[in-house]
Order: sequence, then structure tokens, then C-alpha cells
Amino acid sequence: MWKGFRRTYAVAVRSASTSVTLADVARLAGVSSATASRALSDHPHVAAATRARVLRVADELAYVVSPDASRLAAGSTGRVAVVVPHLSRWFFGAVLEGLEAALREAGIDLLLYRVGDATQRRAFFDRLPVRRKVDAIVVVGLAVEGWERERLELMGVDIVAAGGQVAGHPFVRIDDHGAGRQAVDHLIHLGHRRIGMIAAVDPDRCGRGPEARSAAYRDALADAGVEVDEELVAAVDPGGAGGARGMARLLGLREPPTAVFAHSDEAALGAVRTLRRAGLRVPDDASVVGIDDHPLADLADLTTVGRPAREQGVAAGAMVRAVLRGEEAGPGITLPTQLVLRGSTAPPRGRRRRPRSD
Amino acid sequence: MWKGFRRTYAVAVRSASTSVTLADVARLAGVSSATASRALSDHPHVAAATRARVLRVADELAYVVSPDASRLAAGSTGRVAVVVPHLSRWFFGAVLEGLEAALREAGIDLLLYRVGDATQRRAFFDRLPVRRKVDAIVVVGLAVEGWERERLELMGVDIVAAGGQVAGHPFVRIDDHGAGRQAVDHLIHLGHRRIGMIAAVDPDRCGRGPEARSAAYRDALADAGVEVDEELVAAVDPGGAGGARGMARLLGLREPPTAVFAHSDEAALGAVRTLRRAGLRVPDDASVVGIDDHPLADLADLTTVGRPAREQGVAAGAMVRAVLRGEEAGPGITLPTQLVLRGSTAPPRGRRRRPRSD
DNA sequence: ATGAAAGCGCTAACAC
DNA sequence: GTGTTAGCGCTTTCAT
Repeated sequence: MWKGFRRTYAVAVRSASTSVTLADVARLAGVSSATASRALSDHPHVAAATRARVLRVADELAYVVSPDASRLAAGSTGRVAVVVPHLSRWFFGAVLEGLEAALREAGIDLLLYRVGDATQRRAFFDRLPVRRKVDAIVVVGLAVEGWERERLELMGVDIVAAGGQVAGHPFVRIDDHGAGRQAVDHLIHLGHRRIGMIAAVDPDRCGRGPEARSAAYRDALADAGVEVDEELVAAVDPGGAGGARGMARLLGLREPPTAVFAHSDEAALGAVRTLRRAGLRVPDDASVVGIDDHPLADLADLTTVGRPAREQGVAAGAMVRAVLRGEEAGPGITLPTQLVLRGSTAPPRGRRRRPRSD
Repeated sequence: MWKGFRRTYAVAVRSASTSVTLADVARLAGVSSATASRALSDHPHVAAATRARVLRVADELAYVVSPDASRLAAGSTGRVAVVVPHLSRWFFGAVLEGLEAALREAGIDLLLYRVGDATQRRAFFDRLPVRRKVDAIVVVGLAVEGWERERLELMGVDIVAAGGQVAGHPFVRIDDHGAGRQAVDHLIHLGHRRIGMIAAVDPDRCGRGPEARSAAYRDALADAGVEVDEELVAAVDPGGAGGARGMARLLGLREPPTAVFAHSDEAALGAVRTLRRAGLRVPDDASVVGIDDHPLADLADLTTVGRPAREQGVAAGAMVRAVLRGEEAGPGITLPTQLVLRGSTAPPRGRRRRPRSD
């Protein structure tokens, strides 16, 4: 019972066996493995009949190429690495979801790397565990500069940034400044003048995002002729707890704000909790607006500026496919954000047309 | 300029180059590639001095093995596939985070596969895109049975289930029945008798979870001598919107419940929103308890039953490492859940000691 | 303890 | 069009 036979036999028994090789397919189709390879990978110069036969045999045997062997011989891996700071936060999960969908469609596999804290981050760029494993790297929600960027580029593969930036590489992002303006302008239009900001401060993380949002806050106020009172800016950790603490600080002011712009929905939700606990009502006593349009923002009736998450992932996936095809992906694209009006914002007390009945 | 030299030269230039091969290391260390291989993979029968030398050279050249070539020659991939239904929901993200951490520590890479809807799910089990790519598969939050299970097993690799089940394979889970009891018993202890349930119905998804929680509801009521009123059970889509709708249905009853047990925090939050919109106060007019201990549950002051998420991922990761080492992982482990008391539950109106001041 | 050599499964020149 | 032949970079007997 020679080897080939044993294999074929085994195949017949457990039909989707993992160990069918190209050679098996070739032999049963009566062609050389080279031809089989060509037929399977849609090469030109294969007779239609031959191709059909090979395909049929391959199908019967439930043959799948060994990506490893293929890689070894051909060079490309069919894999892309995704580097994310978080997995349990909605935004990153949603980006990942879009990215996965876009890459899956192209038959590309996703290798996941999380770089949560500074230690992991350092370890990642130091050891570069993705070396020799992927065709491209997608960096999500991370600003990569200097040494880190050099290390990344050392791997010699394509790089795409989603919701962050890596100088010199194609990116997908939102206009953080614009998003901030949409939020603050909304409060201003409602008549608010004493507007606080709960700013996320996450060192070495999302890079330009928070800064742009903060700048937007100042610009919006300036355009409205309102002088910025630095007391009204609370810099806190991102996340709900930070938002709650930031709001507490603002409430401690001699003259608290009548409205608050939070850098994220989570922070905004934290702010709302603090307000409630202080016996204040939203939006009657204070308005709150966030950024993200987190799914739970809807449940919390939070006014916010929606930023596309899944879409950023999909766009990044498309970009990856483009660069892998050897196309230039251009500098990058910026996706639009949109104000989502809900029940957490209203005109300030004095300027309200009529008391809310709720 | 022979090939080897060119390579070595290139290496010297860009020191972490991706194209240093074992042969390069071997040559510079003055040994055969066989010995270099042994030294690098900690084999016995290598002289200490030789090993040290090889390691030093490898380090200088920033050599990393080619996982593909290694796989081809040795058989194992150093990769594990993770199959999840969602990425943007907190629970799944958290499990993934734990899993990633546990596997990363062991130098194992994560290949991500999302099977969101029935179509994707069907496609996944039909095409088995992970074939020949991984050493093991971790199925998260999915009940895999019958045909799907057969397909999965066809791949001939280890299988581990986290927050779901695949008959005959090691699992990590929580006691859903117990969690449900903790939630409902809490309401009963507070004095509630007319208790509603907002049950998640997600066909072909998490399998036994919802059923177990529903059973716990009935058992808890039975033990308390309360007859179950089927009107009080609202079966809805999982998620906040479903919860909101479920609560609306319960409020339409002639005699609405004084407390509600929701299968998830998201559904519970939806229920809270409906109550608020109806002008009812939580917990004054109605108590609400969920399951999960979602990060935002804290911000919403929601009483809930915490179920470990990250921990399930870590445990599943440990299990994978064990089975890959060839150890028996046992039938599986069940992680404890815990009641987290917050402000969304209180005794029913009539039985309250004193009116709440808030 | 180390080296030589035979593949692992596939692709890509290069012949025919 | 199709077959032949080299490898891709590594691990692993089998010698020594």
C-alpha cells in the first residue's frame, strides 16, 4: 500500500481531511502538480477541460492549499496583522468587525495583536512578533511615531492606519476637529455660553484625536465670542469613571457650566451619572454631549456626535486590499461624523421657551 | 559576492531585517543549520557553548524563524483560530482580550474569524477557512452541534469552547442557571413577588445560556412559592432595543411587575429607559436587575450579576496551551458569578421600610 | 555533540 | 498547454 494510495484512501473515508495534498489532486486528475497548481490558482495557459477536471477532483477530495507551503514557495502569506489597544471597547471592536468583514471577503486572514498598556506596546515594537508572518499591518487607534514607526517599517510590509496615524502611510480617520465643533457648536446654538469640557488624556495613545477635539472646543468658543475659562476644562482618564470625576470637578466650581462637552460617550455617561447623583437633571439643569454614538448612548438618551466605526474598519480593509494588489492607496481618507440629537441637551435654563413637561 | 555574503551584509545594514535565515545564523556561528536549529529550539544534546554562540549570533542578526517554513517541516503552526459571533459587544471583546493575553504569553498567534449571522456561520462551517492554518480552535459564545460540530472536528485539531459548548470538548463557562438564580433570588429577597423576565432569544447562538437563565427564573419563583405568570415573560431580541421593547410589553399588562430580571445588562438598560420614559422611577417604582456587569452598568447604577469575561478568555487560553502540550484538559471549568448590588433594585413599594429620600 | 541530507507542500522558471 | 526541476526555510532522522 504505497503512500499515495493510503492518502487517497484516507481521503475517501473522511472526506474533508486536512491532509490531502496537491500531489494527490494532481495524480487523481492525471496531471502534474504544476498544472494542478496553475489550475487551482486561476493561471492562464491551462486548458479549460484540464482546469475543470482538476477543480472537480480537488473538490471531491475537499482539497485546500497549505498556506504555509504556499507562502514558502510564493512569498505572500495571505495574512494581515491588526494591532489594537483595546478589544473590549465598543469602538475598537466595531472597527475590527468591519476590517474582518472586508478582509474575509478577500480571503485574507487576520492575526490579532493587542498592545494595551505601555509595557505591551514596548514589547510589541521591541520584539516585533509579527515578523515574517504577514503581508501587511493595520494599526488601529494608535499614533505611531519615531522609534516605533521605524521598527514597524523595518518589517518591510505595507502599513495602514485606521483611526490613528503612522506618518507616510495611508490612513482612514475621522475629522476630530470637525466632530468637536459639531458638538460644541450645538451647545452654543442652544444658547449655552458657559460650556465645560471633559477631555480625555491618554498618553501615547490615539495621538491627535483628543488634541483636535480640545482645539475644536476652543475654536468654537472663540468663534462665538466666548472667552475660554480654563477652569471649565477637566482633563481626565478616558472612560466612564474619568468622566464622572471630571464632572464632579466642574460641579465644584463657583459657577459650574450649564453644558458639558465630553470627548467620548463613555465620559459623557459618567458625567451624567455625577449630575444625577448631585440631584441635577439632564438636560434641565445641565446639557451633556459626547462623541462616538456608542450603542448604549441611544439607551441613555445621550446627544452625541456619531463617528463611523465599522465603516473605518471596512475602509481600512479596502485599503489593505489595494496596497496588496500593488496599487497606491493615496494619502488616506477622512470619514464624516454627524450630530445625533437626543435628550441630553437643551437650551440653558434662562433661555428656555417653556418649561419641559417631562 | 556570493549569496550568503550579500545576505549577511544586508543584515548588518538593516539590523532587524526580515530576511535573515537560519542558514545565515548557522554560518556566522560556524555550525551547521541543524545545530543552529537545535540550539534555537532548546533541544538537548547541544553543547552549552555552542548554544550560547548561536543564540548570540541570532540575537545580533535579529533572527526570527519563519513560522511557515517551521510549520512545513515540523507540523505545528503556532496559531490558534478564534471563532466569535460578535466583536463590538463588550462581553466578546473582553473574552477575546483575555484569550489574546494568555496566548500571546505562550507565543501563540490568534487568527480571528467572525461568524455573525446565519449566512456567515453557514459559510464558515461549509468552507472551513481555517483548515491547515491552526493547531487549535477556540469557539467563543457559540453552541456548536450536529453538522457544525462534525465539520469542526473534521479539521483534526483541538477544540476548546469558551462561553458556549461543543459536546465532547473542553469548555470554560459560567453557571447560567446559578447566575439567573442569584438575580431572581435577590429580587425575591427584597420582597418582590410579581417579577417579570426579559428573555433574550437568539436562535442558534449561545445555546444553553438563555434557556438556563429562564429555567432559573422559574425555579426561583417556584422555590419561593410564587406561581409563574407567563404574561410576565417577554421574549425579545438580545440587546438594548429588545430590552426596551420587552419592558414596554410588560408595562402594558393589567398588573405590571414590580421588578424585572433581564438576561443581559444591555436589555436591562433598555428596560430602564422604557421605565423612565413612562415616567416611572427606578428602583422606586420598579426594580431592574441584569446579568453581565457591563462596564456601563456601573455608570447606569444597575444592579447585576457579574460574569467573568476576561477570565473566561484567560482560562480558555490556558486550556488551549494545555491541550497543545498534549495534556488532557478535563471536561471543562465553570467560573463563578457574583451579584453586584447597585441602585436599580429596592424592595417593592408596599414593603419599603421608609420612603427613599432621593 | 554535530553534520549531511531528505523532505514538508507548494510555486515558478524553464523546457518541451 | 503541460511537465520537469529547483528551491522557499526549516526540522529531523541517520550517521559520525
